[in-house]
Amino acid sequence: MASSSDPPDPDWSARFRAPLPRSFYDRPVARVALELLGQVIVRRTLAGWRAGRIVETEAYGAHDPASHSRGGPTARNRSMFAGPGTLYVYRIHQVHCANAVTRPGEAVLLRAVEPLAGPWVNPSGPGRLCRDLALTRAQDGTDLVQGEVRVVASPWNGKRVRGPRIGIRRAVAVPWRFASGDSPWVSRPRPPRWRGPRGKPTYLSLAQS
DNA sequence: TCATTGATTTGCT
DNA sequence: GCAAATCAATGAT
Repeated sequence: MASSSDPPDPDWSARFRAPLPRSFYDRPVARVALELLGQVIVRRTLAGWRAGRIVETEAYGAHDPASHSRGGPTARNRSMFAGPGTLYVYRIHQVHCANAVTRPGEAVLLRAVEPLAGPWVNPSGPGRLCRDLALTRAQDGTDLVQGEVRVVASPWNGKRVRGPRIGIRRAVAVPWRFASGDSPWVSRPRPPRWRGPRGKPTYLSLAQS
């Protein structure tokens, strides 16, 4: 039943009420990162709805040297241990970045979406995505299944590519960046075909999953 | 309390 | 391609 505060768009309202189940997130983080490609993130605000298709993600593991969770729970990363389907938002430099938490200490960074509905400026890049979705630390710890930001299923037959993650200093060889093979909204040049490790193995045994 | 760091973005060369 | 902006979280002192 609709209340007077519900935004008028019946389509996004209906989708918003049928989010991906929590079990979707309770799987190995790289698989969730891969399968989030093509799904739709829906944001409800007092002003209305925004929806966009996820076209670029990165996976961060529990014992991943590049992950914020590498040293265990802290004031900043506690959402990474709050259970599958939690939204983890942190601030770096002058921007915010949003993640979908999977298993304890693991999360998927949302790097880019393709606008579908509502007002957008340019959500190509993790900081720009959070700006356009109005995500800050106020949304950190909210629930992607029942909260104000949700991910809903959407049919998508795009091609998927993978490559090394961007902007990190540790575990640079791990090929856990996933992107649409043809979306113009991918934030950086598409990963070339993965050529395998160049230097000494670091996190690779886990990264092969 | 102090110094360092960084899952970015932007602008300039 | 490279460096600056700019600040909160973190770790060392």
